[in-house]
Amino acid sequence: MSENSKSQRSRRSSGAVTLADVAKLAGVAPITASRALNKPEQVSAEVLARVKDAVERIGYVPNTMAGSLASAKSRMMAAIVPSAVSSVFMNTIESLNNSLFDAGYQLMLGQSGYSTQRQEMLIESFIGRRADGIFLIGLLNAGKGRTRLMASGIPIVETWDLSATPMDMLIGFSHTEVGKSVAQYLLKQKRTAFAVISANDHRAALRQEAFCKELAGQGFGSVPVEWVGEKSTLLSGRLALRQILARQPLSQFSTQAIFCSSDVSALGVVTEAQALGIRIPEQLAVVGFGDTPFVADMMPSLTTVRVNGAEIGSLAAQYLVQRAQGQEVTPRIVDIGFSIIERETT
Amino acid sequence: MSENSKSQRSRRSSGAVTLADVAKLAGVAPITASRALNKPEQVSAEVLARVKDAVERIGYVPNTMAGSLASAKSRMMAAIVPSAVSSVFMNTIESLNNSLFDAGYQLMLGQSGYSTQRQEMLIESFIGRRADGIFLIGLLNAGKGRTRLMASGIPIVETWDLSATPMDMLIGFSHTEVGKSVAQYLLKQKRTAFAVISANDHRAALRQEAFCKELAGQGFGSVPVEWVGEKSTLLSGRLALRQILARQPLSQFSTQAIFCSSDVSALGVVTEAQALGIRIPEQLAVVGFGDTPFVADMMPSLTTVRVNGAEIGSLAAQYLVQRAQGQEVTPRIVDIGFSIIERETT
DNA sequence: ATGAAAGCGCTAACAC
DNA sequence: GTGTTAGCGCTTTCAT
Repeated sequence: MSENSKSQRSRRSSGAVTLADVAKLAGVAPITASRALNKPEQVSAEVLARVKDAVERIGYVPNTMAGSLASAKSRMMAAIVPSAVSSVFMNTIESLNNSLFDAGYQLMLGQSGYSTQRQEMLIESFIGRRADGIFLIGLLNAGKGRTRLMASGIPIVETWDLSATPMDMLIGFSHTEVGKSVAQYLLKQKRTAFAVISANDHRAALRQEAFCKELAGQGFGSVPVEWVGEKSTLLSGRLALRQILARQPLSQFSTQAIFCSSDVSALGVVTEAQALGIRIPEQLAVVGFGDTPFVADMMPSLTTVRVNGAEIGSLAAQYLVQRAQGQEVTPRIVDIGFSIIERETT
Repeated sequence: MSENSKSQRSRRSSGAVTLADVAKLAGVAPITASRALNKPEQVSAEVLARVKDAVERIGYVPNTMAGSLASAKSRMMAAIVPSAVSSVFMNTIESLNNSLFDAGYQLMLGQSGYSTQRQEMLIESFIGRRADGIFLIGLLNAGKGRTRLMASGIPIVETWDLSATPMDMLIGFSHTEVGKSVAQYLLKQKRTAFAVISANDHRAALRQEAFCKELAGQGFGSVPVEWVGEKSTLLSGRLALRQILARQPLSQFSTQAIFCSSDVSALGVVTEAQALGIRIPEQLAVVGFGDTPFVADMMPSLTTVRVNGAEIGSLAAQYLVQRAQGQEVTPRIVDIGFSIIERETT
């Protein structure tokens, strides 16, 4: 009873319960057990019941990696974000992940930390892990990573930006249009002196450029721009406002307007303005970016640019899953737009 | 030249470049190529160079899944978070992920959405994918998921809470101590009327209970508690303050103090108080939880409870990696503590 | 509807 | 230091 033989010592074996064990217990061939679990409609009701029973009895958990290797489908998707804490994107990641989960996919999350080298390592890793699809925040610049990815044949979706020549699929919006629209909006408000506080990232720079260009076209040249490094914070917004005021004394500020590259730096501007006794929006108009949930309920509530990040995520998931299953998607480039939410700071 | 034979049609083959191709090109056996890539010190310099050259020339990317299957090591870790957008935890996830990346591991991220069913599905999926370690926000209640996990033998680290009987490893702190300490802190300030605004989650409830219990012990019974649902927002903080004021008119508020379960609801309280002309901290003291980066720079700056979430993440990564590599870790239970950051709202 | 055989691409184990 | 052999646990292909 005790020496439950197996004279021929097998070389390895993780010791875990395998599909073969289930099959033996159910009295069927391994492949039949496999079908019972994955394509139950191809199997008789009786066999199905026996297999399910066996699974329960011995606590079988399929080894997905073995299945993936055999079927060349990992049922895993990968996402590369600049950083996990910048919450503008986390809405997108949350809805991406939820949609993928519902479709039976797992998400691997990679943080590039705004480093090209890390990004390339992540890409290499994701190709090696045979991700069924790759999601990117932003566009991927020409370079080794881009070449590798395109050669891999893995479905890719770039997001949160627009381009006429994406690698594969694209779901985003035009930061240039954002900058332009905000400029037009502030001009319509009869503001006549402007400034920009911008984080030092590509998409923020696009908004800033378009903003300044539009203003220049309307006769307002040389708009001061304060750069606040890679991540904007409330404090950097406060300091930036001081810098701007140092260059342009308060007396000139009667119709000043500031476009910030993020809600949090906009909050900094509002905070500093309150500390300095500058009235908002009478003396100073402030526009943020992101529509972070709480800015609607602050005092004063913040005028900002809203982007439907959750929709980017769920649509990206849908696109990736479709493509992973061999279907085409149309259109390959989706502009989901944005809107300016007018509140008390303007 | 053209019909590059292979008369025996192989049944499958993903068409991708494999290690065998590299080996052939380098003129060595596959296992030697494998060693050159994974254990370069076991291989002669010359072979190493030839293999690396071959890899470059044909653009080989190792199929990690095949390697994982053969070695029974996936080099993937899994994390389950309640939600991706609740940024208290994202610091932890960010540092967890960065540390894992540096150690050569990929992170799979799962969102339970506060649902037990989803959590169990995620656990099942992670076991099936043979994660080398599992990271959890919070403790896992007794149930199917817990049983499964413990039976799997996978290293597990529970975080952001404390327990004498974790499944495996634990890195957290005592929410009970937090509640108690905040109560003591406010008592030391000579506050004499208290309230709590709390999200409806397990850990927040622990803080609230301990807070109230400590106050009761000092002669302040029946502290009003406002519950604001699963996720607290700035707006819910504002509304909660109104509810509290409706029950306890302003006249009694001269030494009122409110403990909020999150920084964002604390901000709501501050905002609403300002709208109502209540002076902070003279008439009302407010304490938050989380030390969200920007609350230090607001006006007034927020007194709050700081937890070193990044340290939880990096220590968890270190523990999981060590255990995945067969080493033991000590201690298995780490209390990383917390601190009350005193600022202008108290 | 079920099964036998043959791998998926890699590495552990054991030579030499 | 390098090679041979035999799997890891599953699914595809082809046959019945």
